[in-house]
Amino acid sequence: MYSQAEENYLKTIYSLEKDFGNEVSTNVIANKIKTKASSVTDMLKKLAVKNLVIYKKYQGVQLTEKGKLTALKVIRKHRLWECFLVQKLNFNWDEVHDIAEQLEHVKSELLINKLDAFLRFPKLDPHGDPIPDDQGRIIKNQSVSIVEMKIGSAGTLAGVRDSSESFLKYLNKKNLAIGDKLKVIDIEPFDNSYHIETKTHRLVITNNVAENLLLKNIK
Amino acid sequence: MYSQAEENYLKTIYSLEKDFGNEVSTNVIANKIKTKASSVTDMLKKLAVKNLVIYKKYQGVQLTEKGKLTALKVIRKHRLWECFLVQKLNFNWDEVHDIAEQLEHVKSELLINKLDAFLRFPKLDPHGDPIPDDQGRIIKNQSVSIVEMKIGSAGTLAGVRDSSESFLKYLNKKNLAIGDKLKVIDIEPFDNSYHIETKTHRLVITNNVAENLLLKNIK
DNA sequence: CCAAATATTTAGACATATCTAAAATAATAT
DNA sequence: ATATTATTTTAGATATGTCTAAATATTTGG
Repeated sequence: MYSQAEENYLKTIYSLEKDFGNEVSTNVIANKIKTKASSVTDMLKKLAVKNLVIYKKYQGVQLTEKGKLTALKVIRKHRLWECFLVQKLNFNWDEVHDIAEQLEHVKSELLINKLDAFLRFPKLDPHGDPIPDDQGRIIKNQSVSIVEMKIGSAGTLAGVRDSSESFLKYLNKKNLAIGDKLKVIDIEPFDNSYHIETKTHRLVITNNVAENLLLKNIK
Repeated sequence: MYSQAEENYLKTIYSLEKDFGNEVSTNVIANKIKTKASSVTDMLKKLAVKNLVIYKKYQGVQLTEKGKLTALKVIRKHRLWECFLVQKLNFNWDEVHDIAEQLEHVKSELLINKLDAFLRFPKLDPHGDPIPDDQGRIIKNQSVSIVEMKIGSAGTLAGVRDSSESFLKYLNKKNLAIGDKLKVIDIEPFDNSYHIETKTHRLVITNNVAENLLLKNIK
């Protein structure tokens, strides 16, 4: 149906729309997928012809319903394969991204639905992100970044905003994993660093790290 | 490392070398992968530059050791994924080929070795073909076509030569599956058709079908 | 052995997806 | 409000892998 390049653009635009609101700009896309703005312009024109995006010169793009559904199907595949890699093949959650980037482009609705069943219809991937169902319906993640929390409040680590390998490796090193209970002990006003506590240890994280840790069941 | 197109050519040349002996011709390759001879010529030149084949104008090609190893690695991936699809996702053996054609190009040695372990290191794929190990070593299949058998001899269905979806569907319809014990009851000299018997039924198969059924443990 | 048939290669074209460099547009800052 | 800067688009080039049509080489049959 669609090429890998097209699928990657749709996926990228989808996630950027969530971060930046609608109307995603050429340069932001180029940055995200490490390509040149001119390449992005070319692709946006093609996607517009196929009715996957609405593109107006110099004004960025927006996914159409068709484009959004296509993006969600790719995201569904990516996240289900990540579950498979971690749960069945014993990969660490920081090793699976690149492989899932390839597997997500394998074409077969039947395959992905059978995989879904084999994994017992998981709701979240290993990074805590929700898995769209076969109609593209997705449960909104009502988790909250640590930077939105007050001193003294606590919650359960439910996901990360940055799922780069380097960030996940950092979390491993600091002994932080999905499901851990975290409490905000103090916020240092000088540099906005956070003192947090888990069941087993205390640690200081930079504001940058705090932004990228998503918690739910806040109390 | 290599593109999907390159991997497909190597895989095709490997299997044609087994059928036709060495020196595979341009047209035979073109036929097999449903492309034009001119496209094949182009690709053979590229593969030769990369030291994957020995190519001499008008004289066909031969895989180098490097080419053979690369082909075997692709075949290993294809067959392991087929096992996964049939054993874990409950696909029928006649449905898995096209999906495995895609999965075989996913790049990650670690992935395929972990998949191998997850499947408990299978030796044969669902069509009875041997799975190369991670060094490209492959167990020769000592099975024999029905047309090489005498009246009265019996054996166990161990594989097929033609693993096209249509042939496998035919076998399903006739209630024939890998592992079934078969006995040759009679051979009709007029059209070389075979009367064969299984534990549960008798049937007549054309010579063409007989050629494509491979048996082992012949008695 | 040589003409006809067959097989293979070359030349030139096209589609996809990318790039660089230059041109056009939009944003901004004085 | 306009000059400067930043962003985006266009034009033209490149690489991969395919194709058609024409040219060349090989094989086959009389």
